[in-house]
Amino acid sequence: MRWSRYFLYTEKEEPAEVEAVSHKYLLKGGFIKQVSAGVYEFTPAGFKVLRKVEEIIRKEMDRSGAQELLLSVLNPAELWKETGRWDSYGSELFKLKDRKGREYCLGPTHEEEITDLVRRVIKSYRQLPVILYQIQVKFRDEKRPRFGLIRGREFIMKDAYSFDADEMSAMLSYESMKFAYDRIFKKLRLKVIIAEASVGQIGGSQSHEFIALTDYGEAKVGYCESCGYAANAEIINLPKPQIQQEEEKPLQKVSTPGVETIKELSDFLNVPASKILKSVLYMVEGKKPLLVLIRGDREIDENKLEALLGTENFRLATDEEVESLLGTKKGFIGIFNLPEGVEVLWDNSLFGVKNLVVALNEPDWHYINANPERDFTYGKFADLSQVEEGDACPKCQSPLRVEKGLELGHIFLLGTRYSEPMKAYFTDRDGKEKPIIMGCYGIGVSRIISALVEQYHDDKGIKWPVPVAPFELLITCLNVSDQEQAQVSEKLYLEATEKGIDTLYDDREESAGSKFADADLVGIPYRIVVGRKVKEGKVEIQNRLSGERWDLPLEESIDRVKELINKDKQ
RNA sequence: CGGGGUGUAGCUCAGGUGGCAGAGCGUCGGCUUUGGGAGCCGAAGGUCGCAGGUUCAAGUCCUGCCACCCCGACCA
Repeated sequence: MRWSRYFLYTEKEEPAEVEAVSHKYLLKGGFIKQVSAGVYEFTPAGFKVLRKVEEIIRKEMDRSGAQELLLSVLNPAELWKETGRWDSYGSELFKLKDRKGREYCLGPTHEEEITDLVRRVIKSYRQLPVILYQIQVKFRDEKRPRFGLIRGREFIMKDAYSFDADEMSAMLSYESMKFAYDRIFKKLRLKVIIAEASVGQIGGSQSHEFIALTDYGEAKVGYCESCGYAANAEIINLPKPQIQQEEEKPLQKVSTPGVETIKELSDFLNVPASKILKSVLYMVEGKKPLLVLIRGDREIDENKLEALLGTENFRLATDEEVESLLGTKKGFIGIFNLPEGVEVLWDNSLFGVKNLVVALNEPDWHYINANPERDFTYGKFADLSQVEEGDACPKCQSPLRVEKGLELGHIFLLGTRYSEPMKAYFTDRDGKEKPIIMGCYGIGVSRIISALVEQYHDDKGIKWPVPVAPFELLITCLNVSDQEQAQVSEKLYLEATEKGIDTLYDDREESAGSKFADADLVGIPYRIVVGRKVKEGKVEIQNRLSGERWDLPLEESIDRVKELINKDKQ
């Protein structure tokens, strides 16, 4: 492809209002164009990357025995009402009506559609197991789309569904998908952690997430470098610590005027935050107000709280509610003088802490050196703390690493969550009707492109790995008005194309500096620079990923590049 | 959904106290240049987010709306 005719236009200025590196370079490099919040178009170069990613996924899915199909995007409401998700999926569903008033949604995921298709076809255990998948656009009216392709309202997803006759067979399907996913991410050259995940409201017995470690991640993953354990931080259990061995000092009431935050209190009293009792009041829908107590240096994990309460309908109490319920201000909530009708939960982190600083529900005063048994009694304990770097691994007790990442894949063993309400039954060997056991397996295809840029870039631009690069080779002719350079470039371009190298030929009438800048930004892995040295019969080869450059006789250059590309593809 | 911010040329932005719509980059024409976003000359390019209001006069002041970005809670 000649760049002078190619529909790829880079930006010289940094895109405004853009935070994530991947978002910035994809826009600046001309790979995507924004249409509205969370909606993007792919230019030819962006689309080539998308295609290459899809092909890698497709190959591995096919290899695992899954069969590709294509479901509809416009989905009738009736199916979604069968599973109850027409309402429970909430305002994230894009809903619409046809001219006759019949209701539809734009598919955000396809459990309903696939289950409907399968129940109309599968009647016997002889037809099972089967795994079906598609690569297709999905629509979710996200509350907060952001970071370009990382979270869009319209995005490309690979979704697969397994159908089995029994639990054991379903487990095998699940494992085969997990294995395929592992291969897919390796082929994509992405560093990914396979983490145990919450099954959440979807239910089922098993779930894993495939998380790429990136600066702009939205998932928090804890992993252990010594035993290999990894899990989404929200499901990592933190047990009660040992009782602290420390001399109990006398309880004392001290004046702390206007000291409201843990940080201020810690500075004011010269006491570490870990010796302060933090109290947070929640209002839970349909239940008593809930006071959560946690060590001052830790944060509450509201996902854990949600799991414990069994509802997501809770929120922090407002200043007015704290005032009317406890008669105090935020910052002075404590365990003393608590009124009736307030539920109390102790986080495990507080167990056995001696000489605590505790507020007493009276503005501007705290107790210091409060001790369990002597000054107060414990209530019900639970694990509600966010996992932090250095917490003990639940498997081997080594210190955990905690990092942010991007959830690129998520697999679930669903069980009969959809087959049961939708009556997707088959007749088993014993002649009885049973619901099909299902699993579902998603990969955020367009999100993968962002993850790749997050993991492969420098301060000049993108460094695409060969298997997903928009082109494998860029031939840069530094001065197209120089006859010799132009002729050599043309010749090399033809040779490269003949030898099957996916080549972009920069034949634009631009200055050398501007061509180099574009080349670094667009990030094609190999570059042949045709410049002054053609007079000596030489061209320069550059490797974008490693930064290496070296001169070669021009007759050898294409074969050499071909070798390097083939090596990178393995 | 709560909190914060921004909307002016294709892009990045400037336009105190109301008074002729601006710059740099990009684009087009011409000349010169060609190993790290070149130089000179000339030109085109605007619903100042939208609607209403105040005023002799609104990019600027007031009201309402819309869009987009960022921080938090949820999802691939």
